[in-house]
Amino acid sequence: MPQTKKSTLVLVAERAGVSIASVSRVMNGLPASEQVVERVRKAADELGYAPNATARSLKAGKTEQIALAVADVGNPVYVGMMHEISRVVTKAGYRLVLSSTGSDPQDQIDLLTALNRGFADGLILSPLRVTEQLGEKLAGSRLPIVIIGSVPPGVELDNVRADSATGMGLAVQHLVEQGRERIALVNGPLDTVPGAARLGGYLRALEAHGLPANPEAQVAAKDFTYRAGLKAAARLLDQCTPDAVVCANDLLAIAVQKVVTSRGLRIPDDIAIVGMDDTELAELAQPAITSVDLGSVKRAKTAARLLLRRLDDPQAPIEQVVIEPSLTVRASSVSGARESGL
Amino acid sequence: MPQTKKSTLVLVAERAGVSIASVSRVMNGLPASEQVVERVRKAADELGYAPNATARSLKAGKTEQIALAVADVGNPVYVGMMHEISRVVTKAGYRLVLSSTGSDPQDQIDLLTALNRGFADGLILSPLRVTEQLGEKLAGSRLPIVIIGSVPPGVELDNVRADSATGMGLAVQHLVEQGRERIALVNGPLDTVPGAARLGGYLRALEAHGLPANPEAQVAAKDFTYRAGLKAAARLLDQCTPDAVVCANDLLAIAVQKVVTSRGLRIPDDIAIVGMDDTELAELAQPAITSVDLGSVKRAKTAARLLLRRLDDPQAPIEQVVIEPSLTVRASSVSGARESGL
DNA sequence: CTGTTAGCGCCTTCAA
DNA sequence: TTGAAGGCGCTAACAG
Repeated sequence: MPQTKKSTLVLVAERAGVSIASVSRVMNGLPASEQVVERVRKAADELGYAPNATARSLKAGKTEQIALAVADVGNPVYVGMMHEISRVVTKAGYRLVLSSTGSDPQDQIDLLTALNRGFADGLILSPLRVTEQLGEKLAGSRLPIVIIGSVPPGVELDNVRADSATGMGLAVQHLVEQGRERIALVNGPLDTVPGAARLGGYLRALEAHGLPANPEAQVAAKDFTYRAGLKAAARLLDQCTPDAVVCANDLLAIAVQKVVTSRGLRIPDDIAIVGMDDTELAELAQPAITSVDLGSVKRAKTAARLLLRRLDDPQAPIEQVVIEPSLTVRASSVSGARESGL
Repeated sequence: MPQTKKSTLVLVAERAGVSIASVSRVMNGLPASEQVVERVRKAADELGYAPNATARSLKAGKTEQIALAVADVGNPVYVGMMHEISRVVTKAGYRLVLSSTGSDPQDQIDLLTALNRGFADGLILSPLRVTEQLGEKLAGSRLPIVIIGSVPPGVELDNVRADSATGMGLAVQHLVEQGRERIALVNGPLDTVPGAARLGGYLRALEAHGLPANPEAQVAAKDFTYRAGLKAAARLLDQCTPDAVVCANDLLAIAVQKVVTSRGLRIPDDIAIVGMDDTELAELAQPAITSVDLGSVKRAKTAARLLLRRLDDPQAPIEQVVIEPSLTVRASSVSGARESGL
C-alpha cells in the first residue's frame, strides 16, 4: 500500500533522483526518456503521489469547478436539474460546487462576492426573486454567469428560461377542451418571478377563451411547497367551487389533490387538476396528474452548455434561450381516462 | 461600480501606495494605522478587490471544501440528506462539492484518487455496494472520510449507519399487530448493503413472530427506483396473494401502491403497505404510507459533524454511530384509519 | 532530453 | 507599524 503521508513533487524527485521538472513532465505525459519515466513512476507509486489540485489551479488560473445555486432545494424539479447539470459539467471535467442560497436575496449577493474570489470558474444561478441590487452585482461579476430564469432588466447575461405563461395557456386550453368552465389557480408567491409569470399566463389564457377571471378562484400559496399548498387549497375550496384547478407546480398540485379528495370530491369528475414541471411526482400521484412540462431537464442541460461554451470562449455572443413548454396529459384531467389506462 | 478586471494584492498595494503586506493585513483585520487602513480600503473598493481563494488555499493547506458522494441521486431520501449536510458544513464555513458517483464502484475509486489530490479537505461517502478494492482505497486515503452506511470489514473510519434490520422488525411487528399474516417483501438489489440488511431483518422478524418465510413472497427490484418497483410489484402479485407488503424504501412502496390499486385491490383493507425512509413521498401518497423512519436527516447531520470534528482534531478517536429507527404510522397500514384522519 | 528558475496570489516570519 | 522576502506545489519558458 502507498505511503499515507502527504507527498510533493520535490519528494518524488528526490526519491527518483531527478529534477522536479522531470517529475512534472512524466506526470503530465510529456516526452521523457524511458529511464526517467520508469524511475519517476516507481517513486511516485511508492509515495502514493498525487499532484496537488490547489497548486495546479493557482498556476493555471482556473479551478475546474462550477458553482450551482438554486433557491428552492427540496422541490423535485430542481433535483432533476441539478442531476443533469452535474452530468454535463462532470463530463467536461469540472466539479460541481453546490452553493446553498435560501430565499434570502442577501445569500445570493454573498455568493457573488465569494465567486469573485475565484473559488469556481463560473456560476449557474436560478434566482426566485430578482432585486435591483442583485442585478448590479450580477452585472459587475468578473466570472461567467448563466441564469436559469429571467435576467434582471438591463443585465446582459446568458440565460435559459421556461415560457411558463405559455405553459399556463396550454393547461387552460386543455381544460377548456375538456369542458371545464370554472378554472381556478393555485399559485406560488406573487413576488417571485415564476409566480408573477404564471398569474399573467393564467389571466391571459382565461381571456383568450372568453372565461371570466374570478378573484376568488385565485389563491397564492406562501411558497412553492406541499405544505403551503395544503393551506392554499383549503382556502380556495372554502371560497369557491371550481371544476378545475391549475397549479404553479406539481407539489402544489399534489396538495390540491389531497385536499380535494379529503373533501369527498372526485378527480377528475368533480374537479380536474393540472400541475406544472412534469416531475416524477406527477406520475407517482394517484391518480396520475396532468402536468405542463416546462423542460426543466432541457433548461438544465442548456444552461450547463452555455456556461461551458463561455468558459471556452469568453467573447462568444450572449445567448438567451427560451424553452417551449408542452403538456403531458394524465388521468387527473380527463374523465374516463383512468379506465382507458392513462 | 467596481472595476471589472481581475485584481490582486499587488495592484491594490500600488494604488494605495503601500506594500502588499499591509494590504494583506488590512484585509484580514490585523492591526494597522488609521491612514493605511483608509487608503487600502479605498483602493480595494475601487478595484473591486477580493482575495483569491485558490492562492489562500495553497498557502493555508486547506480548501474549505467538503466533498459529498452518494450513489443514488434521485432517491428523495438522499436529497434530504444532502440538504442537511449542506446546511451543517456551510454554517461551519465549508463549501460542498457534489461528487456524482453512479452505481459503478470504479467511480468511487476514481473519486478517492481525486480526493488525494486535495480538491477537498474531507469526504462524506455513502456507498451502495462495498467491494474489497474500495475498502483498500478507503483505508489508504490521506484525507478524513466519513462513511454513511456500513464500513468494509477491517477499515477503521468514522461512520454513521441506520439499523434497517431493526427497522424491518418494526414494520413487520406493526403489521402483525394489525392482524396481517402473509407479509411480503419488495426489496432492492440483494447485492447492495441496504438490500442485504433489509432481507436479513425481514427474515428474522418473520421468524420471531412465528410466521413462515414464503420465497414467493419475496421479490427484489432491479434498483431502488419507482420504475423498478412497478415491475417487482407486478411480479409479486402474480406469484402470491399477500395481505401486507413491506418495501425497502418509499419509492418502491409507492410503486406497490400503484400496482395494487390498479388491480382493484384496496389499501389497507386488502393489502397493507409499509415503506422505508419516511420521506415526504410517504406523506404525499394517497393514502399516506406508513413508513419506517431510518433517521436519514439525523444520519446526515451526524456524518457532517463527525467530519467537521475530525477536521478539527485529526487525532480524535474513531466513532461509529448507529441511528435507531422508528415507525411513522399512516393510513396505508391501518384499517379504518382514513376515516379517523390519519 | 533534462535541469534551473520564475512566477501564479497569498500569508507570515523577520528586520527595520 | 511597516516592508522585504520566502515559500505553499506546480507548470512552463529557457538554457544546457
